[in-house]
Amino acid sequence: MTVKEAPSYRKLYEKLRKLMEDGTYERGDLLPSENELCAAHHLTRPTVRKALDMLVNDGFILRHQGKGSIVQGQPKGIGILSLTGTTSAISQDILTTSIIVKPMIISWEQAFGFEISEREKSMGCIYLERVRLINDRPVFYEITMIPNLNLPRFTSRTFENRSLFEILRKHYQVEVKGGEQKIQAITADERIQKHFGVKKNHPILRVDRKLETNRLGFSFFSQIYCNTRDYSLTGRF
Amino acid sequence: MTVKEAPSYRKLYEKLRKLMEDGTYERGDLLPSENELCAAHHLTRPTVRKALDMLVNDGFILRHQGKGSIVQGQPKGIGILSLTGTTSAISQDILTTSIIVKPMIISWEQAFGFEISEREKSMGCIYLERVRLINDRPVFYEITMIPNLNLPRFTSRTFENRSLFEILRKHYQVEVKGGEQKIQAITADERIQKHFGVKKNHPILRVDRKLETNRLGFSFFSQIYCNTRDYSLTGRF
DNA sequence: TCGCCTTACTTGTCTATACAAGTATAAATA
DNA sequence: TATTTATACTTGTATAGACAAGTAAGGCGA
Repeated sequence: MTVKEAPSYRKLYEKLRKLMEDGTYERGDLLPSENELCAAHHLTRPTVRKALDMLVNDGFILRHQGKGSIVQGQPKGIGILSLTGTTSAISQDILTTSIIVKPMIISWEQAFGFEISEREKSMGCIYLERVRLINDRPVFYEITMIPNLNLPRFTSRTFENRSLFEILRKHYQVEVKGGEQKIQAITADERIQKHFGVKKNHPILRVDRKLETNRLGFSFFSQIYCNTRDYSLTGRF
Repeated sequence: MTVKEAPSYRKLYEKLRKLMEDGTYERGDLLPSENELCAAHHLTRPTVRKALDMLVNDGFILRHQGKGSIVQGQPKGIGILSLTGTTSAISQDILTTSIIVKPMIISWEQAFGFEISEREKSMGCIYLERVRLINDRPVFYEITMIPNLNLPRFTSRTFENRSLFEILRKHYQVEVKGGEQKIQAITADERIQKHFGVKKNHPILRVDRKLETNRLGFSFFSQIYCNTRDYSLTGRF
C-alpha cells in the first residue's frame, strides 16, 4: 500500500515547526519573510502562507503586517488540549504508558455522553484503559473507545509507550482532524483514588473527548482523568 | 474615526455563520458548493475557501473532498474554551453578569502565572472581578487584569451584562486573536465557597488565560473559577 | 437484478499575479 | 538636531485559472 506524499504546504509546515521545536528559531525571532520562503523552497506565496496559517493556528507564530512572522515559545506544559495527542506534548523520555485493560471488543450504547450511530452500536467497540505516568507518577488515566470498523489486528497490537494516534496514522491511514471535548472538575472516586494514590475529595479534571478523523463518519472517544496537582493542562486557542 | 470595512472573506464567514446559528442550515445539511458561493457572492474560490476554512476552524462545518461542506451542530454548552468569549457562548437571556469588584487601577508584578513586561508593570493594570450567573445561579467567577495602556475612560464604563470583548472591540478596536490557557481542578477555597454557595472540598475548575490581541504586544489576563457540577465546559479543537 | 464504468460534481492543491496597507529605515528638509 | 518624507521592505486581500482526487449517481452490459 503506497502512502501518498504529503502536500508541499504541509511539508513546509513540518520543516518550520521542527526548526522552532529544536530551537533553531527562538521565541521573539522572525521567520524568513514569505518571499524568502518562496524562493528557498520553490513555492508561491499562497502555498507558503498556507503553511504559516497552520503555524499560527497551532500557536507557534504570530504574524504582523509590515513586520513579519514572530516565533512564539512552543506550547509548554501538557498540551493535551491541542491536537498533537498526549505523548507528543511533553518530551517522551519522561512520559511512560502502561496498559490497565488490554484492547478488547465490547458492546456499547454510547460513549462518554456522545451519541453513536446504529452501525457503530451493532459493530461494538474496541475498549482499552491506560495510565500515563510522568517521572513514574500517574498523571493521566485514559479510557478509549474505538468503533470496531475496518481495523484489522488492532486488538493484538502493542500500545506500551506508543501513541495511539501514531498507530492509527501509520497502520490505518487514520488522522485525527479535530473534535469536541467536555471538561469538568470532579472528586476522585474509589477507582481513581487507587490509581492516582490520592485521598478522598482530591480534585480531578475529567475530559470527555470525541475525536473526528479524516475517514468520513469515523470518530473515536476517550475519557481522560487528570491529576492536576503537579501539572496543569495547557493549550493555545 | 472611520471603521475600516471588513474583508470580504470575513463578511461571507459572518453570513454563513449566522445562517447556521439561526437554524437556516441544520446539522447534517450541506452548504452550497464553493462554486455556488462564488457565483452568489461575486467572489473567487480562494476567497470563498478562506471563509470556509474559518468555519472549519471554529467547528461549524466539516469538509470532505468530493462531497461538500457538512454543517455541524453549533458548539453547545458553555464554549468558554473557544475564542468567542463567555457571553456569546450560551444564549444571552439566561446569562447575567454582576460586578463584584468595579474596575480599578492597581499595581502588579505578574498575572496568574503569566509574565508581564517592565512597561506593563510600571503602568499598572485595570483590575475587575465579575460573577456570571446562569438562571440566577453562579457558575463563573472571573478575575480580569488588563494593562493600563491607552484605554481612556475604561474604568468608568459599565460592564453589567455586557461583554468585555465587545467593549474592547467597539470602543478601542482591540480584538482578541488567540491566547494561552492553563486548566486545573482545585477544591473551593473559602471565598469561592461563599460565591458559589458550595461546601468545602467541592471540585472547581480553574482556568488561567492570557488573551492576545491584534495590538502588537497588548495582552490581557483572566482567571476563571467554574462550578462544573451542572454545566461542563465544552469546546472544539 | 446485479455489478461495473462513465460522468458530473465536489473539495484539495498549486501557480502566477496584482494591489493594499502596515512597519522600519534612511534620506531630505526645516 | 529634530522632524518630515520617501523608500523598501513586510504581511493582507483578492483575482483567475489549472489540474488532481474523492464522491455519488445514472447508464450500460452481463
